[in-house]
Amino acid sequence: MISTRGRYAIRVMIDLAEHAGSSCIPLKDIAARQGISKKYLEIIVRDMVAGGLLIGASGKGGGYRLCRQPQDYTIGEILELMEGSMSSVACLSESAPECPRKSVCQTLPMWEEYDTMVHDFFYSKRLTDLIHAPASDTN
Amino acid sequence: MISTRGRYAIRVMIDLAEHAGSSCIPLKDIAARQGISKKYLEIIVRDMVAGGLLIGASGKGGGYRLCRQPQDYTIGEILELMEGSMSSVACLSESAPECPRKSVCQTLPMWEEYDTMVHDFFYSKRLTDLIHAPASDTN
DNA sequence: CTATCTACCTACTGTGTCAATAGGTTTTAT
DNA sequence: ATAAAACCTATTGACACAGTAGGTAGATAG
Repeated sequence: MISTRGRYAIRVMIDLAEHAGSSCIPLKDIAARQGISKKYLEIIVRDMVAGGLLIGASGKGGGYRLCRQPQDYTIGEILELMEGSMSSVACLSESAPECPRKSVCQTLPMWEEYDTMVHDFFYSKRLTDLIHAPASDTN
Repeated sequence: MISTRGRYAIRVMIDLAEHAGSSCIPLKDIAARQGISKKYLEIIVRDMVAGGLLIGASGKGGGYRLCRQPQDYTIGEILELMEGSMSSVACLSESAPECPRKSVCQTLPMWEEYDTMVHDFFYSKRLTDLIHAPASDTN
């Protein structure tokens, strides 16, 4: 199950992409638009800055902005950053010790196949794929 | 992430399919072969009986056996029974209250697409697909 | 230069799930 | 009767999730 961390992160990215004016957008605005607790978003957004998805600017007039073009973000990298490993099973997680049953396990191939499918799905989806209305800037 | 409940359940099913003799197989044997705590397996197997995957027989000479042919089980139904809902996000879980943002949510279509993909993957996989060596019964 | 607005940081909490463990009761074949 | 098996209830420790609370530091507008 994908937690609020990953889901909220994606919504923050969409919000930033849609309201990408010249300057930064304060978290307060994003929280209000998305209906998410600003305090909780702080934690999430901090990790997004640390992970290189966003840039934060302190001080009056500060806020957050994307550091790349929206089409240059994949959903996979956002989720992987926020959810940690995206492995379906513990045995395939990088941090896991080598499973002693690896060579005889009859289920491992399925989990590997599954992981590949999930990885390909999310890494082939781009942030721009989720944005339907490109704001009302053109009106 | 798929928990031990689901993974162990699948391994129990495989074990039963491979050692499908005329009679029941005691949990003790399965636990020993699979290297899993028998006590923990008891909990898992009980749910599998309640869910209609297995039949249990008490008393001496008792144990567990499949109640269908191995090819008539899908991995999807095993996982869905053991893991509860297989929804990727809370908003798509049957037990969740209707999300007020449903009609405007820009991420929901992706989660639905993802759920469909995962569902199709596991429901198209059968128990027999995981069994390589059909035991050494033929030798 | 000061007030204000912002990000940034540490800590805490309640709830729930996961992965077992422990010990007992009932059922059944021999 | 006895042994072996399923079946049942309860408990535990560790951890993650989803927040909440309060404070510090930095930048800008006036």
